[in-house]
Amino acid sequence: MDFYKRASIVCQNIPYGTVVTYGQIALLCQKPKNSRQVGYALRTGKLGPNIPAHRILNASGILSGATSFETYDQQKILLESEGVTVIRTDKGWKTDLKKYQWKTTLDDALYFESVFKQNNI
DNA sequence: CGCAGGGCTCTAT
DNA sequence: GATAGAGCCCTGC
Repeated sequence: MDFYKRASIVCQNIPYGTVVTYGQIALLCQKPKNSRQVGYALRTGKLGPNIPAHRILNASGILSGATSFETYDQQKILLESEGVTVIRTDKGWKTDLKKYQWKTTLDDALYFESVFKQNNI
């Protein structure tokens, strides 16, 4: 199986106006322990182009990857353009996970699982 | 082959 | 919350 391809598919299915955590991505790829690898993959572009990386945050709702965007506030701007409120904290940009986190269900997990199986990844 | 480090998380205190 | 410690997994040197 190819973790990067899986992560890529999952990322491209993140609904408009929602955010997810690295851990969720890893979970949907059937690799709960790979949260850190997700961040790595995003930073190095291993997931390919057209990845809405701005919708991916750490477990605290903080835009930990903001520094990897063109400008420090690029990620914030993209999120706000989708209707996600981003606030400034001493830790960095932050969103309200309670409101905007993509709530994945078992059905979602099963759906991705079948897609992975179909594409043999 | 070892080692450090990276957009992380979870549990415990 | 804040802090600390321990996993986990890849890549690059």
